[in-house]
Amino acid sequence: MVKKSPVIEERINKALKLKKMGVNLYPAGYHPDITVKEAIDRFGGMDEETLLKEAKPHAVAGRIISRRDFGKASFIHIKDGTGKIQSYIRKDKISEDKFEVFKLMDIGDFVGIKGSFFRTRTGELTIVAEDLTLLSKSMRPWPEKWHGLTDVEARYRQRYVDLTVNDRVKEVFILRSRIIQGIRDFFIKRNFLEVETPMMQPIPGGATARPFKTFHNALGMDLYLRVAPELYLKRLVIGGMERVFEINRSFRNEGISVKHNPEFTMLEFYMSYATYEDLMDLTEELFTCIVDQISGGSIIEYQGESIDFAPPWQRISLFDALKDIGGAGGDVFESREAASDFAAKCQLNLLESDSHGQILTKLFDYLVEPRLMKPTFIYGYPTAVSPLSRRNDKNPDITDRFELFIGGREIANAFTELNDPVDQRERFEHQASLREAGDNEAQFMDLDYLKAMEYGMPPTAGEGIGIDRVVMLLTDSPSIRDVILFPHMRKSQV
RNA sequence: GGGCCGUUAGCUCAGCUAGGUAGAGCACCGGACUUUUAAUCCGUUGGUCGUGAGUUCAAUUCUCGCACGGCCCA
Repeated sequence: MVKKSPVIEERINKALKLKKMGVNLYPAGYHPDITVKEAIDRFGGMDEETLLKEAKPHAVAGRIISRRDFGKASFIHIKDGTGKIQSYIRKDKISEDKFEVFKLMDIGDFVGIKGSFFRTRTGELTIVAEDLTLLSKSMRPWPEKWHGLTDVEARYRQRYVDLTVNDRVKEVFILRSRIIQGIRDFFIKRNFLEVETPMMQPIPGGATARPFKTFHNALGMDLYLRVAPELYLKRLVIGGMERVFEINRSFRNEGISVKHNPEFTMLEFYMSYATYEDLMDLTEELFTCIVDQISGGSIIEYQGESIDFAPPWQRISLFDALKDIGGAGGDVFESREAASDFAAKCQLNLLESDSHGQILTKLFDYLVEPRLMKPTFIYGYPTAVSPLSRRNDKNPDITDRFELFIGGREIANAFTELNDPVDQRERFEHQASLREAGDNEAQFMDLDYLKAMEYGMPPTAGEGIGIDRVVMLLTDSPSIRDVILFPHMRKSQV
C-alpha cells in the first residue's frame, strides 16, 4: 500500500487492535453449512413461529456489505456468492469480547456467522448471531452504499470492486457463462467435436485483420497471435473430423471501441457436406434455442429496441440490401468508378487502393449495417473480399457467403468453404499482392494450408460467431467492455 | 489518427462563466442508542483540485503540452 489515506490508516489501526486482542485476521478456511440462497429458499417462506420450531442454527459466511449500529447491537448485511442476508448482532447473544471484535470490523471484511433464523419487525429473514468469526480483514474503503461505483474506468480497472458492489455486473457474467454453455451443448448434441487449435501461429490466417506479433526464443522464430482459428479447423476437416467447433480467444491488433476488444471470444464451427444455406438454417436454430434459454421466448430488448428472433429471418443479397436499404443505384455493382462516386456522395473516405469489392463493403457498413436491427442474413459477398469462400456457381465474382446482422451489428460470418486448392492459391496470391502494396490487413500466403487442401477437403461450410457481441445482445449491454471481465486499457498508476 | 466531453476527499458530485489556494452528501473517527433497512441525533477528521509548463502580485478557475477515461468519426 503505497498511498495511505486516513481511511486506510484507520483500518490498519483496527487491524493492529484486533491482533493485540489475539484475533487472527486471516484464518485458514471456514465451513458454512448453508448458503444464503439455500437459507432464503428454505426459511424465507416460514412465519415467525414455524421458524422458531423448524429452523435449526446454521453457519453462513460472506462479506459485510452494510452495517447499522445501535450501541449494544447492530444489523449487518452479508453477501456470499449466492445472495445477501441480514444478520442481527447483539452484545448479549455473543460474548462481550466478541462484540468488541465485531466493533472493529468493517464493510468489506469477510465473516462467518453461526446463529438461528428469525424474522425482524419489518419481516426480513435475519440470522441472529450466536457466534461470529472474522475470516478476512479488508484494508481499503469501499464505495458509498447509495451511489456505489459508477466511474467506468474504476469499474473496469477494479472489476473486483465492481463485481461486489454492482449486482448486475455479476448477473451479466453468469449469463455469459450460461450462453456459452448453451452453445456448447447445442453443438455437442449435433455430433460436433469441440477442439482447441493453436493461438500462436507461424502464419496468421483466416481473417482480414492485423495480428499481434511475438517471438519464440527457443525456436528462434516469429509467431503471431491468431486472428481466427479457421485454417487450423479446416485442416481438421481435411483430416476427417467432419464436424468440429472451437470457442476461444482470437486477437486483433486494431482499435478499441464499444464493439472491439483486442482479444475477443469467437465460436467457429465447420460442418462437412453442408452449404452456407444449411448454416443459415442452423444459425436460426442456434439462436432460437439460446434466446429461449436466456429470455424464455423469442424476443429480447436491446437498448430500448425489441428484437424478435423467431425464424425465418430475412435473407437479402448484398446487392439488394445496398439498393433497397442503402439507396444505391444498380450501377455501383457495374464498375468501381460508379461505386466510388456514390461513396463520395455519401462522404465516405476511401483509400486509393480500395478495390471495387472493398468499396461495396464500406458502403454496406455505412448505409445498411446500422439499420439491420432484426436478425438478417446478407449473402452474395464479392469474391475480392472473401479469399477463403467458395465462388458462387452462377456468378464467380461473388461467393457462397453470408453475414448475419442483429441490432445493427455484424454477429456472424459464414460461407461454403473454398476447397479447390488451385483457386485458393490464386486467392492467396492476390492477398499477398495487396499486402505488398501496403495493406497490412491482407492475408498471408499459407503454403502449408494449401498443401493440406491439396490432399482433398470435403465440401464443407463453416461459420464464425462473435460471442461477446451475442452476449451484449442477450444482456442488453451497450459496450463490449460490459461483457468482458477485464477489458484492455492503457496502463495506469496504481 | 481526428473531433467533442471529462479528471476536485475513500465514493457520488458542486465550485471554474466574471482568478483571491476548496464545499456538500455518504463513508470514516468520537459520543448517544438492543428490531434497523440510505437507521437517527450530536461533534470531528479528511484534499499534491490528473500532471507539467505558461500568463498573473495571485491559478482548482485562464492558455498550451502530456497522461488516463468516455462518446462520436476514421
